[in-house]
Amino acid sequence: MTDQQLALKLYVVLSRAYLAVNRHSQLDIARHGLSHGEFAIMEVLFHKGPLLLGEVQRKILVSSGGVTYLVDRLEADGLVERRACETDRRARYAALTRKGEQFMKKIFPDHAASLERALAGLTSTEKKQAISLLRKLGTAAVDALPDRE
Amino acid sequence: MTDQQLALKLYVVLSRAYLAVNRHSQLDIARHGLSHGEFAIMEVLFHKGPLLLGEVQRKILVSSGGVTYLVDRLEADGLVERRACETDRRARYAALTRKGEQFMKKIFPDHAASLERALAGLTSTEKKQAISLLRKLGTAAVDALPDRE
DNA sequence: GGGTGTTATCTTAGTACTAAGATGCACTGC
DNA sequence: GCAGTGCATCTTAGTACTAAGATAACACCC
Repeated sequence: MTDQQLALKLYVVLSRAYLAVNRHSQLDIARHGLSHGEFAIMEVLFHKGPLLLGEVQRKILVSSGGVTYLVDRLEADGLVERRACETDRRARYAALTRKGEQFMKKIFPDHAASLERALAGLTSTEKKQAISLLRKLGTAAVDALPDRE
Repeated sequence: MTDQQLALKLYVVLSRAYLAVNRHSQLDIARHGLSHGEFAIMEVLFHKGPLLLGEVQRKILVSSGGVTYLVDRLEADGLVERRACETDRRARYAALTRKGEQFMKKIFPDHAASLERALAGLTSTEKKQAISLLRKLGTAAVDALPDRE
């Protein structure tokens, strides 16, 4: 089998695995009234603390307009707030509000459990192998991407 | 590290890898005027031959309304046609037209090369490992999914 | 310190879907 | 052969984005 055939096959199984797992995640998140993109922002802020909007964009791989849209919605829900950046007046931080923080503390354990079930097809050892392979793959693919806007 | 922590990490790297690779694919497909979903249908018909719409739905993990929408668009472009099913008058086949067949023959090699580049972060050996892990993961995740509509 | 290019975010218009339900057809047991 | 149940596809209305460009602020060279 040529490397190209392997690449095609890999893309197919990668897509299927992601779409299926993502759907589990989506169904779980929808119970709390958030879209997948909204939750991705909540999650990254929950784990990394306040982040510049551009940093958020790079983390969740969404368009710049998408970040604005998603943060607007989360701000309207009172879960996230924008804060000024001291050193660069163009830039803004996104940060969880108290409400957002407590919301995540409440729902995140359930969400993690739901993901664990979705990924239960692999043993812990296999998960470790998959993580290391996918990390390598993802990093290379992100680097090869043309810049956004 | 607990299995749950591994699951969360795996989900993150899976998402990033898929989103990045998928974006390569999307940029390539857009050059030919198709959306990602449209191309997914073309591809599955190109490789498997005529398929019932329901089979297409299961292959590409899209909603039933989505299949109708996508096949409508491809039919309008003259790339795909619907055919009656002899044994079940509710069911319809989707099949590539001559034009669709030739279109795929023309663009598929380029697309495959573009994917090979997007996935070049992994060696052939690593690709094989990743395929087998992701296949196992995907199958389990699809099976655990609630039925669509 | 003014011009030139770059970066960060936001706005606007459009697209690719999804969800829910409608419709029409097929099978089953009676 | 008819009622009831379940599929296979399509329709309608709505949503979550993306693409392209606008705006404002910064940075660097002269």
